[in-house]
Amino acid sequence: MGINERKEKQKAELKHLILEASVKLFSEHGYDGFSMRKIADMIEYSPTTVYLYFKDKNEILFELHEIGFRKFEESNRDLLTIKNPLLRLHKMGENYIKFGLENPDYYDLMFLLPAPMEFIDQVNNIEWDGGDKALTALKGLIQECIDKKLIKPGDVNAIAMGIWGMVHGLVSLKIRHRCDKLIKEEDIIPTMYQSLNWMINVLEVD
Amino acid sequence: MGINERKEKQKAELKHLILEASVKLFSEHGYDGFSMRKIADMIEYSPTTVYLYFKDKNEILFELHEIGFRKFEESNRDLLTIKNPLLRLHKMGENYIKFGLENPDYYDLMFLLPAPMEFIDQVNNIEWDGGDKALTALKGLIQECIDKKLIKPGDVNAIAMGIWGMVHGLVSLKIRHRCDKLIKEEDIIPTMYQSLNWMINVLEVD
DNA sequence: TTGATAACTTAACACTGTTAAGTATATTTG
DNA sequence: CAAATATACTTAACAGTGTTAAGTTATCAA
Repeated sequence: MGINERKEKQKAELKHLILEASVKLFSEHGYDGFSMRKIADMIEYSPTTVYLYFKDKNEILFELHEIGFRKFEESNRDLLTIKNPLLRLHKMGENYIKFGLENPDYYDLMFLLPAPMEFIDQVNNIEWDGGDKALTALKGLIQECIDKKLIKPGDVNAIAMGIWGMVHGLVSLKIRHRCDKLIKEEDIIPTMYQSLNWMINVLEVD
Repeated sequence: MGINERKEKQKAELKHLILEASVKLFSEHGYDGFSMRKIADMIEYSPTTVYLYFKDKNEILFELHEIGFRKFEESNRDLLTIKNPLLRLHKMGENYIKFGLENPDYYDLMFLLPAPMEFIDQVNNIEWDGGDKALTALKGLIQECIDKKLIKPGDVNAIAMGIWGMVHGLVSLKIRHRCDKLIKEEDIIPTMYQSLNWMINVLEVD
């Protein structure tokens, strides 16, 4: 059915258009400047049309959060060149912090804002793919470090959550301006990397 | 001036009433269920009256965030009984996590939501007292641990941010539902404490 | 040509934070 | 004591938000 196919294509095109506008709007104005009506304005359709392609605002934010995870994975491609798993773990931490600092709005969506998780919660049989992949990679790497006796042994899950928790904590304290009044502006980012550095050092076997 | 005094008192009373209603509203319905109009409804005044006592919504949220910090300090009183600084550090971490899990809405305000920091930003000559006290206490404790050769030496600021980052990261990943799809529900909280445990162990001198 | 379907819009609901302008009461001043 | 002023509060409105029920228009099949 050539006609139906073309129709499907057209529907997909508008959906794509909405998403493109959403990315632009979100990238330029962040979560606060993001609204259904503004998306509609950008693509020159009425606000209600957007609801024919997406269930609600959370679904769009969920899609954007997935784009964020794709960006994040790309930013981690340089890890493949590092043979030593401990060095790779260190670099992974640095990449995580760097990604958060360079893409605070996407980071917000991926790890801080309720919206994407609310969407996952409302739709059945849907997993948190982005987070799952990232944590699985981290756990694998930690296991490798333990196997090669580069770090002190321990429960992989606890270690993984501890390391993730730390870098996430640092990035979100920075993003949410909880360091501004406590650390000299120019020292904030260096201190974050120093903290990571310290952590990698203490968990190393002597 | 007896009359002026009575007036001052009355003004202060209504301000107190607004704050009381705010605490109740926020405690029962969290940030999302919190609005200026609802506060006004509760105290049976018009919404605009609230603005005669507080600059804006952020100011009220700032006050609530300070109440949160007072609760937090109270929850840390049991630390005084612990002589060994390393054990005290461990307990401090546990208290932090426990506080976050038991008071997710106040935690939100204290460390996750932009509102209180936006208020601080707009008002000049105001510091982030709650955060400052907490971090100072943490740094002092770490210094004590280093002095007594209980943990490996290193930059106190980096270590403090690292530890704070970790517990904050864990709590906020939990609060913002980033663990739900990655860890079995009943394992989430135990894993958090295990992570802390692991961290304290690795930083100990052998 | 009629009837159905799909795509889209209008108008509205129920909210939000915030402000300009108005009112009524109490206090101070001439 | 009467007029002016200051205080405390309210009404009404602005400009926005997400979302939905109902209506319109155009396209396609019978």
